[in-house]
Amino acid sequence: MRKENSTNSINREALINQCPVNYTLELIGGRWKTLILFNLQNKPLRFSELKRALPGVTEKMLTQQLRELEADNLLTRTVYAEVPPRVEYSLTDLGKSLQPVLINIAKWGLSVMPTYTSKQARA
Amino acid sequence: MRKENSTNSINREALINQCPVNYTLELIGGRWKTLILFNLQNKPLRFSELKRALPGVTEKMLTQQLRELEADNLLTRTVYAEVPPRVEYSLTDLGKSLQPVLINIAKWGLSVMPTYTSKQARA
DNA sequence: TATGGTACTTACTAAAAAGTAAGTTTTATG
DNA sequence: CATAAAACTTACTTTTTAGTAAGTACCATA
Repeated sequence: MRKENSTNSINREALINQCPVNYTLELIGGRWKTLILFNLQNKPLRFSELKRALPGVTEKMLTQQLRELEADNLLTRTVYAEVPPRVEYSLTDLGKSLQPVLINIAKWGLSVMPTYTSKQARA
Repeated sequence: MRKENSTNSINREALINQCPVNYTLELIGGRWKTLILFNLQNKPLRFSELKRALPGVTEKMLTQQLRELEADNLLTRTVYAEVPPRVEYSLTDLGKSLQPVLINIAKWGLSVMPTYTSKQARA
C-alpha cells in the first residue's frame, strides 16, 4: 500500500503528471508486465498459459501484475462460469496501441544489448 | 547494494537478458533519469543547472542517478580543474540514440494521459 | 472423506529504491 | 580563523516492490 504523503509519493505523482515518459513507464513498469503484454499480443491467454510462458513467476506475482494492468485498462479479464475456474486475459485497444511503442523500445534495446552476459559493470 | 543470489535478483537478470524491453527499461528506470536525459538533449549542463531544472530532487538522488546513467554509458561526466568545482554532464552518442525512443514513449503517453488528475483509480 | 484442477487471497519476509540530514573536499576571500 | 561556492559522500531511515508459503473457493470424481 502506498503511503500518500511521503516525499517519495509526492515526487512520483508530480513526475507522472508532468512527464509523459514517466506516465507511460508507470503503466509498464513491473517485473513481469512487459512479458505479459508481449505474450498477449496475438491472442487471449488463460492464467495458467501465462504462468507457463513466464518461467520464474509466482501465481501471486502474476495475479498482482495482471490486476494492475487491468486497473490501468491495458487488458481485459474475462471470467467464465466454469469449474475448474477459467479466466482469460486479452489486450484492450489501449493495450494494443502500446505494442508499437514496446516494439520501438525493443528495437533500441536489441541494438545495444551485449551478446554476452556482461552486467557486472553495474553496482 | 543488490544481493546476488536472491530470487528477486535472479529473475531480474533473467528478464534483462531475455527481453530487450526490460533491458532498456533497466537503463532509464529511476525516479529522475528520464527528466535528466530530457534536460541534457540540447546541451551539456552543470550539476547545479540540472538540480534547478528538477524541482524536488536532492543532491544525493541527483548524484546517484547521474552516476548510474554514466555507468550505463548514456552520459559523460566532465570534471574541470576549477574552484568552486565545475562538473558538466552531456549525452553520449548512445544517450542521444535513445532520444527518439523517449520521444516515441512520450507521444503515446501524451495521447492517453488524462488532462485532469485522476490517478486514484490505482491502488 | 480425499484428491484433483484452476485461479486466486492472505500474512508475512526479503530485497531494492528513494529519501533525510549531516559531513567533506577544493580553493578563494575577508 | 570564518564564510562562501559547487559537487559531492556517508550513515541512516522510510517507502516500495518482489517474493515465500500457506490457505481458499468452486466444483468434480473416487
